[in-house]
Amino acid sequence: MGRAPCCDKASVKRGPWSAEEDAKLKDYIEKNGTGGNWIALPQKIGLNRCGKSCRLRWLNYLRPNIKHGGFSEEEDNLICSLYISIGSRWSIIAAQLPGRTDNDIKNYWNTKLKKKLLGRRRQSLLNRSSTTGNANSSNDATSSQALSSSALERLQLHMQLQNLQGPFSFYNNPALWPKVPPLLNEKMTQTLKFLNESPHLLMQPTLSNSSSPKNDQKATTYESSPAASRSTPSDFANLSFSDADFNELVNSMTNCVSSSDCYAPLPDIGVDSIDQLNRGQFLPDPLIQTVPDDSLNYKKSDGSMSQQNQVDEFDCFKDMDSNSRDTLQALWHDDEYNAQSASSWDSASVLLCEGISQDFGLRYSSGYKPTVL
DNA sequence: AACTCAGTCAACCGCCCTCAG
DNA sequence: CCTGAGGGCGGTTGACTGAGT
Repeated sequence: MGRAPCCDKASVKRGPWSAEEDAKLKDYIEKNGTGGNWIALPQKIGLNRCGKSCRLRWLNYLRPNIKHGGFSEEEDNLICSLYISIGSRWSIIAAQLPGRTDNDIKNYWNTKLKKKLLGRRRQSLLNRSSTTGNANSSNDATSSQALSSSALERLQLHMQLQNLQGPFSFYNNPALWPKVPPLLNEKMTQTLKFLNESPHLLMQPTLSNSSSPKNDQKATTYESSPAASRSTPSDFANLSFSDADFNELVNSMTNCVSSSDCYAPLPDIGVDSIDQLNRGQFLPDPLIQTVPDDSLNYKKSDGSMSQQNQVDEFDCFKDMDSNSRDTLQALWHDDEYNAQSASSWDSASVLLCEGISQDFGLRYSSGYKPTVL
C-alpha cells in the first residue's frame, strides 16, 4: 500500500530552481529556521514548491559551508573505505566528510570514484589476459557484459584490497574463512570461483534488455547477462551473493576471536594451522585490535543514533584513514595494478569500520571487542 | 557547423522509519 | 496497537555539457 503524496505534484513547480527561489528559501531559513515542518514551509514563504524539494535544495545546495566538487585524495580514500565497509549508506559516509552532502558523494562515487578504482583493476586483469593469450577472455572482455550487485562490488573491492591474486590469499583459501552457514559458504565458493574465472566480466555496463524505449541511452545497468552466464558455473545463477551475505561474511570475520573456534576446519593442504599459513607469509600477520567500549557506545537501545552521534562517534575513522591511505594511494597512482602494493593494505580499517557499521549495532555489547584481521 | 554520444549532477521518486495522536 | 504525517534516504531520471567525429 502506498501513501498519499506530500503535495499536489500537478500544481507545484518542478525542475531547476531559480535564483529568486533560492534567495527566498535561504533568507527565510536563515532568519526563521525550518520551523520543523518542511511540508508547510513553502506555503509560508510563498514558494510554489514541494516541501521535500525545498528540504533537498536547502540541504544539498543552499546550506552554509557546502562544498561542491574538488574532492581531495583523502576524501577519495575515506569514501572508498567506507563504501567497502558499509555499502551505499551515503548519509553516514557524508557525515564523515564535513561540507559534503550525501547526494554529492553518491554522484561522485557513481560517476568517478568507482570507475577510478574498479576500472584500474579491470584494466590490469585485461592486460594480464591478453598477455597470456586467453582467447576466451579477450572475447569476453570486449563483450560489454557484466554481473554485479552492491555486494559483489563491495566484495570485489574488498578482495582487491586484500590481494585477491595470491593463491593463498584469504579469499582464495576457504580454510581461512570464518565459520559461516553452509549456504553462505557455498555462495562464497561459487562467487569467488566466478570472480576468479571471469574477472573481466565484472563491473562493465551493459545495455539492459528491459531498457525503457523512452530513453535507451539511459538504460545502462549492471546485470547478469547471457555471456556472463556462459562463463558462470551452472549453479552460480541460483546463488546470488547479496549485501546480507557480504555483511554476514564480514561479521563473521570481525567476530572471530581465535582461529581454533572461528575458522572452518582446515582441509589437507599441507599446513597445520592458520599460524603456519601466516608464518609462511600467505597472509599478513593477524592484527588484533582492542576497541574500548567507550569508543563504541554510539548505539542507542533501539540501534539507531542521532545525526550528531554519528558524526561524533565516527571520529574513530580518522585513525583508520591513515592506515588505508598508503594502499589506496598506491591503487590510485600505480599505472598498473600492483599486487604487492595491494597486499600491503592493512584491512584493519575496513573491518573496524565494518564492525562499527554493524550499527548500529548488532553487537559490541560488553567489554572489549577484539577484532582479528 | 552539425551531429552523436558519454559523463555529470541537480532534482525527483518512492520506500522506510519514527513519532504523535 | 493502529494510523497517518513528515522526515530521511538510496536509487533513478533527465537536462545539460563537452568531447569526438
